[in-house]
Amino acid sequence: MAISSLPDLRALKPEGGKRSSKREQIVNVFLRQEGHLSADDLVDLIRRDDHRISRATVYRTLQWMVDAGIARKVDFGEGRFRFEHSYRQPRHFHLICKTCHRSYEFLSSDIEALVEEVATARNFSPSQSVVQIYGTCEECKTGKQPATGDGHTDLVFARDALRIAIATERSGLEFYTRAAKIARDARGRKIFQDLAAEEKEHLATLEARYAELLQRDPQLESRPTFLFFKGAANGLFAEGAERLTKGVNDQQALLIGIRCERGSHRFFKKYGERFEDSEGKQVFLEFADEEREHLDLLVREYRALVARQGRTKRKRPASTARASAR
Amino acid sequence: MAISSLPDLRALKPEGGKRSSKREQIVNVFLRQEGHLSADDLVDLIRRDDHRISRATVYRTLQWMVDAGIARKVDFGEGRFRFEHSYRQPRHFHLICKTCHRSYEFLSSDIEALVEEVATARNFSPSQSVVQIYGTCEECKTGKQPATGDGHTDLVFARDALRIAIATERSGLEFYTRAAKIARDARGRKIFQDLAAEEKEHLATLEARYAELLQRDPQLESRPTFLFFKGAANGLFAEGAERLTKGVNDQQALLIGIRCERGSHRFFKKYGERFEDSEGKQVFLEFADEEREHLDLLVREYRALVARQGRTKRKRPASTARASAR
DNA sequence: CTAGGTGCAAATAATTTGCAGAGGC
DNA sequence: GCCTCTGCAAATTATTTGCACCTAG
Repeated sequence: MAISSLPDLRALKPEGGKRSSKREQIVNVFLRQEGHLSADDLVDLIRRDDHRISRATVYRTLQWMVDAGIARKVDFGEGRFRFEHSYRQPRHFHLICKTCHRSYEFLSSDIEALVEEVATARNFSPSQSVVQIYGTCEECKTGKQPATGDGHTDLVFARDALRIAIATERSGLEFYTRAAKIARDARGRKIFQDLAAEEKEHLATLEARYAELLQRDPQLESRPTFLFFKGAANGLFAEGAERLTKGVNDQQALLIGIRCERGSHRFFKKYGERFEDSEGKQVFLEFADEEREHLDLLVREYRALVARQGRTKRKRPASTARASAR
Repeated sequence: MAISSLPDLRALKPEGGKRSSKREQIVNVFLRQEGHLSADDLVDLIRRDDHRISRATVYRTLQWMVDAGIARKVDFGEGRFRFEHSYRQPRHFHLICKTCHRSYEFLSSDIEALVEEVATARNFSPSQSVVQIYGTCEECKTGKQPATGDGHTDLVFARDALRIAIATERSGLEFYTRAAKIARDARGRKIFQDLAAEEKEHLATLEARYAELLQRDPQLESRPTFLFFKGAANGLFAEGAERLTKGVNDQQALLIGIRCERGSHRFFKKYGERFEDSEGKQVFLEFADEEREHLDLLVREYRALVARQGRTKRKRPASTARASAR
C-alpha cells in the first residue's frame, strides 16, 4: 500500500485552483498514509500537525482529490466513506475484515472477465465494479500476525506481473521446442528453433529480474498474491503446446502459435495499459511488445509458407487465407 | 422480483415480539413491493394506507425484518441503505444503473467460485460477498423499454436451473452413447447403454418440464439470464465425452464417467441447498439425486470390473484401488 | 484588486434513541 | 399489570453549505 516515492504534486493536475498551503498540507498527509482513511481519520492526522484546520476543508480537499483523480471514494458499508489514493494504485477489489475493520486489496483478471460477460449478457454498459468479500482475516482468526504485512503494492504487483510473464515464457519455450521437434520443413524448424532460443534467453532475463526484485524485499516471495489470473498457472501457451502432436503439420503449428502469441500479446497489453506508471506496468508492456514481435514473425512466416505452397499445390483454401489476416 | 405467493407471515419466525398490527402492516406492505426500497420509500408507501405511522417504527421494523431473515440490507453507495426481501430470494449480485437508479439481480456460480479461491489464497474466511456492477442499463442507453420487465425471479431461476440440467443431461447422453460404442466388454456396454437410455428418458422429462414452465409465462424464454454458470454451456459431461476416444478402455471410461457424475452431483447439490424453497431448488435437488444414483451405479460397476480383472490378471494396481474409493 | 481557499457555524440527511403513553396477553 | 410496541421529539453521525474573511497571484 505504501507509496514508494511520493508523486510530484506540482505536476499532478494542478488545474482549477491556486496553490494553497492548506490543501497541499492535506494532500501530502493523505498520500503519505496507507490504507483506507475516513474523512475523520484524516482530520485527526492533520490536526496532529496543525489543529487550526477545519473539517470542512478536509472534506473539500478530499472531494478535490477525487475529482483530480488522486483519490478514490470507497464504501465499505459502514455508513460513511473511506478514501484511498489512486496514484499508482490500479482499480482493485477488497477483502474486508468485519472484526478488525482492516481491508486488503486484490485484483482478479478472471473476475473482471466474468463481470464483463454478465454485463454484456444483460446489455449493460459497466463503468465500474465493486467486489467486496466480507469475513474474517487471518490475523483475527488465529490471533497471530501474518508473516507478511502490507507490502509495497508496487513491488507485489511487479512480482505478480513477472510471475505471469515467466509462466507464459516457460510455456512458450515448451511450445516452440515441441514445434521445432515436429516441424517437417527445414525452414519452419529453423523459425521454431530460433523462437525457442529467444524464449529461453528472455526467460533468463525475466528470471534475473525476478531475482533482483526479491533482493529489494526479502519477504516479497511470501507476500500474498495480489493479481489473480488463472491463465498464469500453466502459462498462456500451455494449451497450444498440448495440441502439438505428431499429426500437426507446420502450417497448423504456425497457426496455433499465432493464436497463442496473439492471446498473450492482448492480455499483457490490456493489463499494462490499465496501470499507473510502475514497475509492474513496465513488465506488462515490455512483455506485450515482445509477444507482438513474435506474433509478427509467425504471421510473416505463415504467409510465406502459404505462398510457397500456393506455387507448389493448386491454391490455398479460402479458410487459411482468412486466418492469415490479422 | 415479485413474490408469486406471499409467505405465511404467521409461520415466519414470529419469535421475540408480540403480534402488533403496525409491524404486520409494515411487513406486509414491504413484502408486497418489488425492488430495493429505501426506508423512506417504505414510509411513503405505508403512509398511503395510514399516515399515523412513525418513521422510527418503520426503521425498527426494518431492523426486525433483517434480524428475522425476511429482509436484507443492501448498500448501493447512495449514502443510505436499501432493503430487499430475502424470502425465496437467494443471495445474489447486482447491476446498478447510475442513471435511473434501478438495480438488476444476477447470480454467478463462476464469480462465486473465484471469490472463494481468492479468499482461500489469502487465508480469509468469507461470510458474505458483494458484487456490484455500476453503469448504464439498456433502457437508459436506448431509451426504449426492454422487452422483458422484472419477471418473477422464481420462474426465471427455475428456468435457468432447468437449462443447466438439460445441458448436463444432453452432454451426459452424448457421453454414455459414446461410451457404449467404444466399450469392449459386453457387460460394460450394457451399463453404458442403460445409462444412455435413462439419460434420454430423463432428458425428455426435463424438456417437458421446461415447456410447461414456458407456458406459465410466455415471455419467460426471452427474459435475461439470472444464473450464470459456465459449466452449463456445453454441459458438465462435455469434457468427459471428448476424452472418450478409441484408445480408452472400459475401466478408464468408467472412471471418467465417475468423475463427471461426481462433479455434476456436487454442483447441483450445493446449489440446490443454497436456496429457499422454490421450483428451482427442487430442480437442482432432484437432479442431484439422479446424478447420485448414476454415480453409485458407476462406482459399483467399476469395483466389479476391477474385481473381475483381479481374478484374471495379477492384482489391481494401487492407483486404481485408490481411485475406486469414494 | 479579486477569484478562489478557509474557518466557523448552521443546515441536511439518514438513522437512532429516550421517554412517556398505548395496547395486547 | 406487565411487557412490548409506538409515536414524537431530540440526539447522533457523516457530510455539505452559507457566509464572511483571508491570501496568493
